[in-house]
Amino acid sequence: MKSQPGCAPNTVTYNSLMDGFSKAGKLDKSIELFHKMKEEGVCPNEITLNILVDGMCKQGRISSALEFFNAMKKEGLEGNAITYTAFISAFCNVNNINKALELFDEMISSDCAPDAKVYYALISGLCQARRLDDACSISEKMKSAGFHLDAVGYNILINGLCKTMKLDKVNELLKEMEGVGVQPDEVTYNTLISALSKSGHLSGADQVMKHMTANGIVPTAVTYGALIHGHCTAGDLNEAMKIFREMGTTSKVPPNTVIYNILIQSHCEKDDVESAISLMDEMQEKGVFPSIITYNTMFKGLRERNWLDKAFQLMDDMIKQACNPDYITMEILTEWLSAVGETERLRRFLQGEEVVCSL
DNA sequence: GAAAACGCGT
Repeated sequence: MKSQPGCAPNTVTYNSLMDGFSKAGKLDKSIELFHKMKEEGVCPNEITLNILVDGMCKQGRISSALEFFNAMKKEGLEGNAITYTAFISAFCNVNNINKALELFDEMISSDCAPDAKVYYALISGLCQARRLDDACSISEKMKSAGFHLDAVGYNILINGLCKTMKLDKVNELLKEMEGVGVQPDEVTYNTLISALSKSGHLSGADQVMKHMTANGIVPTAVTYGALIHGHCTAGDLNEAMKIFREMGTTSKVPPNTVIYNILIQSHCEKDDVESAISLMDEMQEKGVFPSIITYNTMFKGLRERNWLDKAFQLMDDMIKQACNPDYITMEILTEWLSAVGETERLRRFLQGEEVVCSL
């Protein structure tokens, strides 16, 4: 391109390349290109700024991003709602909600008009941090600014309110949705069913499921998972298994990994590790892949029984299936296997070697 | 012509 007359790369060229490199995880390359464009006299614009700020924020380099933002301000590049969205999401993700709120205020006071996306980023962060009063007040501000919440926005708030047991407010929002013509969707119903199930209101959960079907929304594995989990929590494993068997046959919704995990956990907690093992065999026969959570749940159950040979077998399965241990696996196995003098096998496991044959 | 956001089950 550079060798062609009249074809010199411009700001758009550089921006496209920089965004590509950032998204491919090569932020350094992207920053290098930024310096190169300046050397060549190609002017960075607001989009250049946002590409780099977003890239840095997503790599967890928030303070570098802030430094860069401030440096650009001095050169006359102000930043817009997109810039602030990147910062607000990043700070929410590291649980620094106050900094996110601070930036939101800074945006308003610097006469930068917020758009719907920046509101959503903040509302989601506040809900995640269980600051529901703040989340609701931001959503009110959003509405007074002329935006209306979509179903996803309502779902975020409803979920947060369910988790903090502000159920009056949940009803209020459901009525509001109806009033403004935003239809509850699958996630709305699943959220309600999950909340009711978890708090032991199983008949309420059933009712919501009837409403859901009546409104033409087909229950999915998530819906059944919420119900099954509720019955497990209530200690009624029989009913949970009944729903589990019916979902696959009557409703034709095949159980997935999460549902098997819920049931495996519940059986382990009832000290019925044998049934947990059969469930795990069953899932594999049906082509449902165990996840790291399946393995961790099994290891916890097996440890209670000090059932070492089965654990070694599962460790080998993990290696074969390329299912990587996480910090929870490490915690369980390190504690258990050191206590029984099997650290050599743990070492082999972490090296990705099979452990059963090394008896 | 190039940039951003939000939800349910283990």
